[in-house]
Amino acid sequence: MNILFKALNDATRREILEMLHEKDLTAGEIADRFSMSFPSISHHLDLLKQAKLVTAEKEGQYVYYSLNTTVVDEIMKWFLQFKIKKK
Amino acid sequence: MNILFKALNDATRREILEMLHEKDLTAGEIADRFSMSFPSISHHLDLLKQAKLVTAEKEGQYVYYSLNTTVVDEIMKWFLQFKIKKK
DNA sequence: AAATTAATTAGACATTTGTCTAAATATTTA
DNA sequence: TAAATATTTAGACAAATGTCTAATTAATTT
Repeated sequence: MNILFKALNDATRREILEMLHEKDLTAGEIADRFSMSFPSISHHLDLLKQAKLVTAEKEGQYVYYSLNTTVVDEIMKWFLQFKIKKK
Repeated sequence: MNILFKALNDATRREILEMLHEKDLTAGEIADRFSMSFPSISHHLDLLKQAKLVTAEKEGQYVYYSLNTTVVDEIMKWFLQFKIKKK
């Protein structure tokens, strides 16, 4: 849970998730959409990968990133606990 | 959104939310359940308050903290976007 | 095989964060 | 009103975080 919330605690990383919801993208395509260095984006992608919010697949010299909604389910379950009525 | 994810990015603060889901508690009652100084807990409560995840109400010399589930709804809505199918 | 392109790794550095102790504020009790 | 109790504020400090440039690795093209 810790690494998940950590990964989500950054506007750039949340934007990346929203972009990947539209379609899969290479590291370069993602980086092009930000005014930030490639290595910085690479680092953000690494954190998202650690949290399993995204998966990476190498195709030739490119690396394609995809959203992993399984983890989104898990985190929503955590939030749902608070909607359960207590006496 | 920023301050919300920031507030959630700490195990102590998430535990406080879970405690407040059980019942409302004073700052002191919350602090007693952690092996951490009062001022540190007070600081965590402040962050949760800034994110509107909790509300505080003074009663005499005590301050009662309560969970605010309205914000939980909001954040769940953010996560739900990822469950909407894209072509 | 050398040059180009895509991406990551390494290391530096300023900023933010979580914790602490000490001090301050506010309320209640003796 | 002085002492006790509950909580917050202030300030210090180490650790974590986000960013950068330079260097490295891997794959493709000329």
